[in-house]
Amino acid sequence: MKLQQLRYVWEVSRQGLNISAAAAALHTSQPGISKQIRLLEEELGLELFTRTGKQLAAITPAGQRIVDLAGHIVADATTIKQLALEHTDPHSGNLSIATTHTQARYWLPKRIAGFIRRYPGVRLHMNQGTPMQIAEMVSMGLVDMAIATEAMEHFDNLLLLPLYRWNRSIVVPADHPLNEVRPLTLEAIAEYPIVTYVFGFTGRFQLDSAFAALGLTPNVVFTATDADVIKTYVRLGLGIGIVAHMAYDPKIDCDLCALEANHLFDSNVTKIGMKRGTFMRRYMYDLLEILAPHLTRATVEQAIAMPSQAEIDALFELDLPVY
Amino acid sequence: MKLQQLRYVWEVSRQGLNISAAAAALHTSQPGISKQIRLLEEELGLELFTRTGKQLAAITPAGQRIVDLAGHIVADATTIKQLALEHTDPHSGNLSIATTHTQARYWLPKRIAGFIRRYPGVRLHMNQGTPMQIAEMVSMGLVDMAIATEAMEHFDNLLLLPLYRWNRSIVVPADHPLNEVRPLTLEAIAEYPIVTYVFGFTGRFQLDSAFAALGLTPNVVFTATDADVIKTYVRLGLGIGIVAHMAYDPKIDCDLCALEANHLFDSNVTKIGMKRGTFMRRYMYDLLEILAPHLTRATVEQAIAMPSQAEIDALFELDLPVY
DNA sequence: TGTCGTTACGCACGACGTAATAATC
DNA sequence: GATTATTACGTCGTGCGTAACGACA
Repeated sequence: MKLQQLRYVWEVSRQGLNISAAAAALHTSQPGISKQIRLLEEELGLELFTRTGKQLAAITPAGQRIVDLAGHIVADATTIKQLALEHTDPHSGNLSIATTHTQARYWLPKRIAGFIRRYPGVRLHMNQGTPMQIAEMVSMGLVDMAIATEAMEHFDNLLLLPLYRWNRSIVVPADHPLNEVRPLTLEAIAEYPIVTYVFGFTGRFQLDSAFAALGLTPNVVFTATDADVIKTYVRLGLGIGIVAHMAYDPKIDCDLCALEANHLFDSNVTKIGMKRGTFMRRYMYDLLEILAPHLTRATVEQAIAMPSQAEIDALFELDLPVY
Repeated sequence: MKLQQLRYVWEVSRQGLNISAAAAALHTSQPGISKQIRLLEEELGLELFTRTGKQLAAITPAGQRIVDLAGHIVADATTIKQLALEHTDPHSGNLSIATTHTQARYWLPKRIAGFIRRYPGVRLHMNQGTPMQIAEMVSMGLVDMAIATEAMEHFDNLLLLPLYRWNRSIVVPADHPLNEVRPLTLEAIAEYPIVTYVFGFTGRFQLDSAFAALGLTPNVVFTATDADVIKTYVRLGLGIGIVAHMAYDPKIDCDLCALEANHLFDSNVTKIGMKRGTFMRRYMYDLLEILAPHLTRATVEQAIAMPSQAEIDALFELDLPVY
């Protein structure tokens, strides 16, 4: 039994039983993987995969358990490599972050800039996607970290650290009648056509809930996955926009007015998710602290030791910045 | 990084930083291990061991973490092998059991005989030692199972399953005056010189506690690690014996009388201990059920899922046979 | 016909054992 | 002097890539 054989088996399983794809992912040849898997099967005396003709069809029950163990071994082996890298050169390495448009466009830039300044030797890779996509990516270990407000809580192998709490703003053209309504109410808002996020993005769920609680049915005429598109259509006069507060920039969006709506909608908490059990480089701890001052190395390690997500949320509850 | 290199590092660490010993244990050559460890250190870019001249002196901090991870990997790899063996031939394999004299001599024989009859293909290896020794052995993975009444609860990586509850008997020559005392009291016992187990063996602690609770100081004139020696000295008239009840055999010990002492001393529970997280072969489950009918595969798997020892004890509390 | 897995073959690397050397107790 | 780690060296095994072949949709 060789470490590579286990890597091969693991990767083939990960690639949906496709040896060619596994070979490409591992930068080696198809026949090599094919051969090594057969050798492993021969050594163990059982078939890991059932084959229909020459195609891999399924994983055998015993094979599944072995593949899972191989996954553990591969994970531990990469942890060893990471640990060694950390020791030899704490200031260089790789870091991949998956995040949503809202984060990448409004909240992250200046913080990422700070990180790059501090760690010029770390090769940073940012990856944009839907909340569900990025949650899957970090859960499967394709990226190191994921930053989002939604979807990540559905993956129980993730460690979720709350970053900040945020509210919504109503965005309207400067001459819009809603500018005069004080105080702003949901009833007043429901009078107008609405442009906002699609479901599953940037707290859309809380938005619908708030209207539903009052028995109102908002007239949502256009939905988008990001605030830039929403603001564009607000400018066209299609309707009023409801966006995350931080998506309104007083300088760039000077032709629009942002009306605070903290009292109308529940606030949301954006979190950063990492796969539990993976080794954390020093620059990762430092990035966390750059992103949110309450995420010091000490508190993060405290959170890692906690078994339940509720405990972690409680730990940071009072320290969360609000935007 | 090779699986063997990790095995080497792990074994060298286990052998107290002695490469020669590790080479012997792994049936390979000294230079091979030496070279491979250097190669691994080179690949990782750090020293796993600090060397004074040519001697291995200590494990570096980073090295310790890597050695621990190597241990995990080696354990997972052996689990894979076990799993494959189980699949190809559930009826053959190895099984090593460490136990104390009391168990090996009185309680185990007929049960072990039953196991051998059921699984003639399993190479069984029995290992006798003090409770502390066998607890260490199973904790370090040198044996698969340990059976004892003492010491195992101090190792928190062990899964302990209660086997049975037992009481003590007072063993005296047939013509001894204690035979006439009804009911038997600790005060009456304390009148005579006592021969019993040394501390740390076969419930000696409970024995001392019972006397101490009444403010009595028993006159222990001889202590041994097993009942055979104790009975021998009782026959010589050195004193009265206090032994585990099952150590009295009416046929063989017909020249002695056993007086029940259930009401005088707390009972003890003998347990079987296995290292948590290791793969269990089918014949291991079957052995458990042969040893104690309440340890069915279902209840054992239930116990494995339990995080705390107290829960496990409670699970079997009512089903324990008493000897 | 295109995609995918297996077989065949050859090269080159590297793991391991033996023997010799050096260092430590 | 006994034990122990490292260096040197030769050999065998084997991992892997290229090329050709066979199956499946």
